[in-house]
Amino acid sequence: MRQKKKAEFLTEVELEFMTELWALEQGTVRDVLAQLAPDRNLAYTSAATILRIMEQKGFVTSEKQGKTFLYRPALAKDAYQSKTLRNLSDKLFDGTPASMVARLVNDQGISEDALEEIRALLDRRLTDNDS
Amino acid sequence: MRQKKKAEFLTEVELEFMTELWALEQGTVRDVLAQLAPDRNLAYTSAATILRIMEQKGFVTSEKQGKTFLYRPALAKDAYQSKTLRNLSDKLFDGTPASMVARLVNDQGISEDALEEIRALLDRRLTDNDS
DNA sequence: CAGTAAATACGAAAGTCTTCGTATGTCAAA
DNA sequence: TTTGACATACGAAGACTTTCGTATTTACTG
Repeated sequence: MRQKKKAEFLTEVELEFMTELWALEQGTVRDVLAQLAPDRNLAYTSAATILRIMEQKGFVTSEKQGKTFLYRPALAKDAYQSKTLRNLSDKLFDGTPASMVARLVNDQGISEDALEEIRALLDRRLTDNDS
Repeated sequence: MRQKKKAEFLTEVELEFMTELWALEQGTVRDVLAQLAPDRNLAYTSAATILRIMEQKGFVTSEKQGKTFLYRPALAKDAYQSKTLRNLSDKLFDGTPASMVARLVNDQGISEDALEEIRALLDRRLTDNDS
Protein backbone atom coordinates (compact mmCIF):
# COMPACT_ATOMS: atom_id res chain seq x y z
CA MET A 1 0.00 0.00 0.00
CA ARG A 2 1.56 3.19 -1.15
CA GLN A 3 1.43 6.42 0.66
CA LYS A 4 -1.25 8.81 -0.51
CA LYS A 5 0.16 11.40 -2.86
CA LYS A 6 1.97 13.68 -0.46
CA ALA A 7 0.08 16.88 0.10
CA GLU A 8 2.10 20.05 -0.11
CA PHE A 9 0.40 22.12 2.53
CA LEU A 10 -1.30 21.56 5.83
CA THR A 11 -5.04 22.02 6.05
CA GLU A 12 -6.50 24.36 8.64
CA VAL A 13 -6.83 21.73 11.34
CA GLU A 14 -3.57 20.09 10.47
CA LEU A 15 -1.78 23.40 10.95
CA GLU A 16 -3.48 23.77 14.30
CA PHE A 17 -2.13 20.39 15.36
CA MET A 18 1.28 20.88 13.83
CA THR A 19 1.67 24.14 15.71
CA GLU A 20 1.24 22.28 18.99
CA LEU A 21 3.61 19.55 17.92
CA TRP A 22 6.24 22.09 16.95
CA ALA A 23 5.91 23.63 20.40
CA LEU A 24 5.97 20.29 22.20
CA GLU A 25 8.56 18.77 19.87
CA GLN A 26 6.66 15.51 20.30
CA GLY A 27 3.42 14.34 21.81
CA THR A 28 0.63 11.81 22.03
CA VAL A 29 -2.91 12.39 20.89
CA ARG A 30 -3.75 13.34 24.45
CA ASP A 31 -0.82 15.74 24.73
CA VAL A 32 -1.83 17.63 21.63
CA LEU A 33 -5.47 17.69 22.61
CA ALA A 34 -4.50 19.17 25.98
CA GLN A 35 -2.69 22.04 24.29
CA LEU A 36 -5.67 23.21 22.31
CA ALA A 37 -7.74 26.16 23.51
CA PRO A 38 -10.15 25.17 26.29
CA ASP A 39 -13.17 26.12 24.22
CA ARG A 40 -12.02 23.89 21.40
CA ASN A 41 -14.12 20.86 22.14
CA LEU A 42 -12.80 18.15 19.95
CA ALA A 43 -13.48 14.47 20.53
CA TYR A 44 -10.48 12.34 21.31
CA THR A 45 -11.17 10.14 18.32
CA SER A 46 -11.20 13.19 16.06
CA ALA A 47 -7.77 14.19 17.24
CA ALA A 48 -6.51 10.65 16.75
CA THR A 49 -7.91 10.59 13.23
CA ILE A 50 -6.29 13.90 12.36
CA LEU A 51 -2.88 12.75 13.52
CA ARG A 52 -3.22 9.44 11.70
CA ILE A 53 -4.04 11.27 8.48
CA MET A 54 -1.16 13.66 9.01
CA GLU A 55 1.12 10.67 9.23
CA GLN A 56 -0.30 9.23 6.00
CA LYS A 57 0.45 12.54 4.34
CA GLY A 58 3.99 12.53 5.67
CA PHE A 59 3.70 15.56 7.93
CA VAL A 60 4.47 13.64 11.11
CA THR A 61 6.15 10.41 12.10
CA SER A 62 5.08 8.13 14.92
CA GLU A 63 6.65 5.69 17.26
CA LYS A 64 4.74 3.30 19.46
CA GLN A 65 5.31 3.66 23.17
CA GLY A 66 3.48 0.84 24.88
CA LYS A 67 0.02 1.04 23.43
CA THR A 68 0.28 4.69 22.56
CA PHE A 69 1.67 6.51 19.55
CA LEU A 70 4.13 9.28 20.07
CA TYR A 71 4.07 11.75 17.21
CA ARG A 72 6.78 14.07 15.99
CA PRO A 73 6.85 16.68 13.24
CA ALA A 74 8.48 15.33 10.09
CA LEU A 75 9.10 18.87 8.96
CA ALA A 76 10.68 21.75 10.84
CA LYS A 77 8.60 24.83 11.44
CA ASP A 78 11.26 26.97 9.75
CA ALA A 79 11.11 24.90 6.61
CA TYR A 80 7.35 24.99 6.47
CA GLN A 81 7.34 28.72 7.01
CA SER A 82 9.73 29.20 4.10
CA LYS A 83 7.70 26.92 1.88
CA THR A 84 4.54 28.80 2.72
CA LEU A 85 6.07 32.19 2.11
CA ARG A 86 7.42 31.09 -1.23
CA ASN A 87 3.99 29.86 -2.20
CA LEU A 88 2.28 33.03 -1.09
CA SER A 89 4.81 35.13 -2.92
CA ASP A 90 4.13 33.19 -6.09
CA LYS A 91 0.38 33.23 -5.82
CA LEU A 92 -0.34 36.71 -4.53
CA PHE A 93 2.78 38.83 -4.95
CA ASP A 94 3.79 38.14 -8.54
CA GLY A 95 6.71 36.01 -7.39
CA THR A 96 8.57 38.98 -6.00
CA PRO A 97 9.20 38.54 -2.28
CA ALA A 98 10.26 42.15 -2.03
CA SER A 99 6.73 43.29 -2.74
CA MET A 100 5.60 41.10 0.12
CA VAL A 101 7.95 42.83 2.49
CA ALA A 102 6.84 46.16 1.10
CA ARG A 103 3.24 45.39 1.91
CA LEU A 104 4.21 44.22 5.40
CA VAL A 105 6.40 47.16 6.11
CA ASN A 106 3.85 49.65 4.87
CA ASP A 107 1.18 48.13 7.02
CA GLN A 108 1.07 49.22 10.58
CA GLY A 109 1.68 46.55 13.16
CA ILE A 110 5.42 46.33 12.96
CA SER A 111 7.29 48.26 15.59
CA GLU A 112 10.22 50.46 14.76
CA ASP A 113 12.42 48.21 16.86
CA ALA A 114 11.38 45.22 14.83
CA LEU A 115 12.17 47.07 11.64
CA GLU A 116 15.62 47.96 12.91
CA GLU A 117 16.16 44.35 13.82
CA ILE A 118 15.22 43.24 10.38
CA ARG A 119 17.51 45.73 8.76
CA ALA A 120 20.37 44.51 10.89
CA LEU A 121 19.57 41.00 9.71
CA LEU A 122 19.61 42.13 6.13
CA ASP A 123 22.89 43.94 6.49
CA ARG A 124 24.47 40.87 8.01
CA ARG A 125 23.12 38.66 5.28
CA LEU A 126 24.22 40.96 2.49
CA THR A 127 27.74 41.48 3.73
CA ASP A 128 28.09 37.73 4.27
CA ASN A 129 27.19 37.14 0.66
CA ASP A 130 29.70 39.70 -0.50
CA SER A 131 32.60 37.99 1.21
CA MET B 1 -32.65 35.55 -0.40
CA ARG B 2 -29.78 36.49 1.78
CA GLN B 3 -26.16 36.49 0.77
CA LYS B 4 -24.23 33.44 1.79
CA LYS B 5 -22.12 34.09 4.87
CA LYS B 6 -19.26 36.06 3.44
CA ALA B 7 -16.13 33.98 3.17
CA GLU B 8 -12.95 35.57 4.44
CA PHE B 9 -10.47 34.19 1.95
CA LEU B 10 -10.39 33.23 -1.67
CA THR B 11 -10.14 29.58 -2.56
CA GLU B 12 -7.41 28.38 -4.89
CA VAL B 13 -9.42 28.86 -8.06
CA GLU B 14 -10.99 32.06 -6.87
CA LEU B 15 -7.55 33.54 -6.30
CA GLU B 16 -6.58 32.47 -9.80
CA PHE B 17 -9.56 34.34 -11.20
CA MET B 18 -9.20 37.33 -8.92
CA THR B 19 -5.59 37.71 -10.01
CA GLU B 20 -6.73 38.11 -13.60
CA LEU B 21 -9.47 40.53 -12.63
CA TRP B 22 -7.03 42.63 -10.66
CA ALA B 23 -4.80 42.79 -13.71
CA LEU B 24 -7.68 43.54 -16.09
CA GLU B 25 -9.49 45.78 -13.63
CA GLN B 26 -12.69 44.38 -15.08
CA GLY B 27 -13.72 41.63 -17.44
CA THR B 28 -16.31 39.21 -18.72
CA VAL B 29 -16.20 35.47 -18.24
CA ARG B 30 -14.57 35.22 -21.64
CA ASP B 31 -12.00 37.89 -20.83
CA VAL B 32 -10.89 36.12 -17.69
CA LEU B 33 -10.84 32.74 -19.37
CA ALA B 34 -8.61 34.17 -22.10
CA GLN B 35 -6.05 35.33 -19.54
CA LEU B 36 -5.53 31.89 -18.02
CA ALA B 37 -2.54 29.80 -19.01
CA PRO B 38 -3.06 28.07 -22.36
CA ASP B 39 -2.75 24.64 -20.79
CA ARG B 40 -5.46 25.46 -18.32
CA ASN B 41 -8.39 23.86 -20.06
CA LEU B 42 -11.43 25.03 -18.23
CA ALA B 43 -14.93 24.86 -19.66
CA TYR B 44 -16.64 28.16 -20.22
CA THR B 45 -19.46 27.15 -17.93
CA SER B 46 -17.00 26.38 -15.15
CA ALA B 47 -15.55 29.84 -15.39
CA ALA B 48 -19.03 31.35 -15.36
CA THR B 49 -19.93 29.33 -12.28
CA ILE B 50 -16.79 30.40 -10.46
CA LEU B 51 -17.46 34.07 -11.10
CA ARG B 52 -21.10 33.73 -10.08
CA ILE B 53 -20.04 32.14 -6.80
CA MET B 54 -17.42 34.80 -6.24
CA GLU B 55 -20.15 37.38 -6.57
CA GLN B 56 -22.33 35.54 -4.06
CA LYS B 57 -19.42 35.61 -1.66
CA GLY B 58 -18.92 39.31 -2.20
CA PHE B 59 -15.49 39.13 -3.82
CA VAL B 60 -16.62 40.69 -7.10
CA THR B 61 -19.45 42.85 -8.33
CA SER B 62 -21.13 42.59 -11.72
CA GLU B 63 -22.91 44.81 -14.13
CA LYS B 64 -24.89 43.61 -17.12
CA GLN B 65 -23.69 44.84 -20.50
CA GLY B 66 -26.21 43.71 -23.06
CA LYS B 67 -26.53 40.02 -22.35
CA THR B 68 -23.14 39.71 -20.73
CA PHE B 69 -21.94 40.31 -17.20
CA LEU B 70 -18.96 42.52 -16.63
CA TYR B 71 -17.18 41.64 -13.39
CA ARG B 72 -15.01 43.83 -11.18
CA PRO B 73 -13.06 43.10 -8.03
CA ALA B 74 -14.93 44.25 -4.95
CA LEU B 75 -11.67 44.25 -3.02
CA ALA B 76 -8.35 45.83 -3.91
CA LYS B 77 -5.35 43.59 -4.31
CA ASP B 78 -3.44 45.62 -1.73
CA ALA B 79 -6.13 45.10 0.85
CA TYR B 80 -6.33 41.40 0.20
CA GLN B 81 -2.57 41.07 0.40
CA SER B 82 -2.57 42.77 3.79
CA LYS B 83 -5.40 40.64 5.06
CA THR B 84 -3.64 37.49 3.94
CA LEU B 85 -0.34 38.48 5.51
CA ARG B 86 -2.02 39.28 8.78
CA ASN B 87 -3.69 35.89 8.74
CA LEU B 88 -0.47 34.08 7.92
CA SER B 89 1.37 35.94 10.61
CA ASP B 90 -1.24 34.90 13.15
CA LYS B 91 -1.42 31.29 12.08
CA LEU B 92 2.19 30.44 11.37
CA PHE B 93 4.42 33.18 12.81
CA ASP B 94 3.11 33.59 16.34
CA GLY B 95 1.51 36.89 15.44
CA THR B 96 4.83 38.64 14.96
CA PRO B 97 5.17 39.93 11.40
CA ALA B 98 8.82 40.69 11.99
CA SER B 99 9.57 36.98 12.25
CA MET B 100 7.95 36.61 8.88
CA VAL B 101 10.33 39.06 7.30
CA ALA B 102 13.21 37.43 9.13
CA ARG B 103 12.30 34.06 7.65
CA LEU B 104 12.04 35.56 4.22
CA VAL B 105 15.39 37.23 4.51
CA ASN B 106 17.13 34.12 5.78
CA ASP B 107 15.67 32.00 3.04
CA GLN B 108 18.21 30.85 0.50
CA GLY B 109 15.91 31.11 -2.50
CA ILE B 110 15.81 34.87 -2.55
CA SER B 111 18.07 36.82 -4.85
CA GLU B 112 20.60 39.37 -3.73
CA ASP B 113 18.83 41.98 -5.79
CA ALA B 114 15.61 41.31 -3.97
CA LEU B 115 17.40 41.65 -0.67
CA GLU B 116 18.87 44.99 -1.68
CA GLU B 117 15.44 46.12 -2.68
CA ILE B 118 14.03 45.13 0.66
CA ARG B 119 16.77 46.95 2.48
CA ALA B 120 16.08 50.08 0.49
CA LEU B 121 12.44 49.78 1.45
CA LEU B 122 13.29 49.45 5.09
CA ASP B 123 15.66 52.39 5.00
CA ARG B 124 13.02 54.55 3.40
CA ARG B 125 10.43 53.54 5.95
CA LEU B 126 12.76 54.08 8.88
CA THR B 127 13.97 57.50 7.82
CA ASP B 128 10.38 58.51 7.10
CA ASN B 129 9.43 57.64 10.63
CA ASP B 130 12.36 59.59 12.04
CA SER B 131 11.30 62.78 10.34
C1' DC C 1 -7.17 -15.53 32.66
C1' DA C 2 -11.08 -12.57 32.71
C1' DG C 3 -12.33 -7.71 33.09
C1' DT C 4 -11.60 -2.95 32.53
C1' DA C 5 -9.69 1.32 30.97
C1' DA C 6 -7.69 3.46 27.31
C1' DA C 7 -5.76 3.37 22.69
C1' DT C 8 -6.16 2.66 17.64
C1' DA C 9 -8.76 1.64 13.16
C1' DC C 10 -12.21 2.66 10.29
C1' DG C 11 -16.49 4.07 8.12
C1' DA C 12 -19.76 7.58 7.49
C1' DA C 13 -22.00 12.08 7.55
C1' DA C 14 -22.03 16.85 6.55
C1' DG C 15 -19.80 20.58 4.47
C1' DT C 16 -16.94 22.79 0.85
C1' DC C 17 -14.50 23.07 -3.63
C1' DT C 18 -13.97 22.31 -8.48
C1' DT C 19 -15.69 21.00 -12.63
C1' DC C 20 -18.96 20.26 -16.18
C1' DG C 21 -23.39 19.18 -18.69
C1' DT C 22 -27.99 20.38 -19.57
C1' DA C 23 -31.57 23.65 -19.58
C1' DT C 24 -32.93 28.09 -20.37
C1' DG C 25 -32.70 32.95 -21.78
C1' DT C 26 -31.39 36.71 -25.07
C1' DC C 27 -29.94 39.30 -29.00
C1' DA C 28 -29.76 40.06 -33.76
C1' DA C 29 -29.65 38.71 -38.63
C1' DA C 30 -31.97 36.57 -42.46
C1' DT D 1 -40.43 35.71 -36.42
C1' DT D 2 -37.66 32.04 -36.64
C1' DT D 3 -33.12 30.50 -36.01
C1' DG D 4 -28.36 30.42 -34.58
C1' DA D 5 -24.85 31.90 -31.56
C1' DC D 6 -23.68 32.81 -27.21
C1' DA D 7 -24.87 34.05 -22.47
C1' DT D 8 -26.54 32.75 -17.71
C1' DA D 9 -28.70 29.40 -14.16
C1' DC D 10 -28.49 25.43 -11.88
C1' DG D 11 -27.91 20.67 -10.44
C1' DA D 12 -24.82 17.04 -9.71
C1' DA D 13 -20.55 14.30 -9.53
C1' DG D 14 -16.19 13.54 -7.47
C1' DA D 15 -12.63 14.96 -4.40
C1' DC D 16 -11.22 16.60 0.03
C1' DT D 17 -11.94 18.21 4.96
C1' DT D 18 -13.60 17.90 9.50
C1' DT D 19 -15.86 15.55 12.90
C1' DC D 20 -17.51 11.70 15.44
C1' DG D 21 -19.37 7.02 16.68
C1' DT D 22 -18.64 2.20 16.76
C1' DA D 23 -15.71 -1.65 16.67
C1' DT D 24 -11.49 -3.60 17.75
C1' DT D 25 -7.05 -4.03 20.00
C1' DT D 26 -3.88 -3.66 23.85
C1' DA D 27 -1.94 -3.51 28.41
C1' DC D 28 -2.56 -4.00 33.07
C1' DT D 29 -4.70 -5.69 37.43
C1' DG D 30 -7.14 -8.53 40.50
